[in-house]
Amino acid sequence: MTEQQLPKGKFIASILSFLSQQEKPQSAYDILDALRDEGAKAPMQIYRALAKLEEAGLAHKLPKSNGWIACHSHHHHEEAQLLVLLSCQSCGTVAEHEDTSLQSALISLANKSKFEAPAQTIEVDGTCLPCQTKDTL
Amino acid sequence: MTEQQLPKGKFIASILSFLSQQEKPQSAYDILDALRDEGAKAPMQIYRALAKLEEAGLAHKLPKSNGWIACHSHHHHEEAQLLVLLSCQSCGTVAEHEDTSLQSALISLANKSKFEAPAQTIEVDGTCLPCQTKDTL
DNA sequence: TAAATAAATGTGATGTTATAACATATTATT
DNA sequence: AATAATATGTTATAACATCACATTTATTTA
Repeated sequence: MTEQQLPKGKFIASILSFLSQQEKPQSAYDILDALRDEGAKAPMQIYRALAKLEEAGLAHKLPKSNGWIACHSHHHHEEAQLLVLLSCQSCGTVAEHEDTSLQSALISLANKSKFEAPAQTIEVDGTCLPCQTKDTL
Repeated sequence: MTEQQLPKGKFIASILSFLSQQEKPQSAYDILDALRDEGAKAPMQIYRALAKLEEAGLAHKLPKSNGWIACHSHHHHEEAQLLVLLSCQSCGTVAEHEDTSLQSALISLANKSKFEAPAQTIEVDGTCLPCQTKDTL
């Protein structure tokens, strides 16, 4: 089993902790504001740390909506080629899924066109179950 | 058979024509620059037209890389729930795919979590075949 | 250890993408 | 023609992201 390692860097731990406490994705500028106390002053500081966190698989960027979440999976997607983020457009919550059949369908599609695709995160926008029932009230 | 209808609007036809002639996705500001001659002056004019084109299925926005392409499919994705854009990070070209098994895998994943997902476009970044061979030179 | 090198961080400026807000014009409806 | 609805023009600004360069901290190696 691979030990999950926290990348080193000034704001790494604070950002991860902050993201973990949020229910919804946060933008880099949201994070910047949250870390003013700890000395964060410029977006670059945040983007640099987020890049490391994403590289380590500890945070994910939502491709469509430019928000960031902490990774909640215990597996930290070590093997996965495809991470699916189901993002609720109503309440903002994001569910992480690693789906074998979806992954293999994508791999097979890529193979057909000889397209080389590294590990990806895809965002699927829609409405989560709780919000569906809210709509009918 | 549904007749494909061009939405009305000042820059609609010009944008579609411009995008059709490009090999790579173009940003809204690229399009704006290209349409200065025809009187385009502000980004909003372009974004409004692009929204209509996307709605009509005649253009697609790449979710990750915020570029736009003209739809090249003859079917215009009338039935598809899922459009996959294989986007080459080396040369910029984008291939459109409607893949049944990928689509049903996604639908089944969504169903499991009772997540309501409307038709989507997902972008898969990687390297196209020609660029793979170029790399080995 | 001290000098040299590399890596990380700080910071201002700037580039890029997208929308708000309101004015004006055009088209459709009564 | 008066009204309402839709489309368009335009300014300003919001939101997101990176460049470029200075400074500091850590690491290597002489």
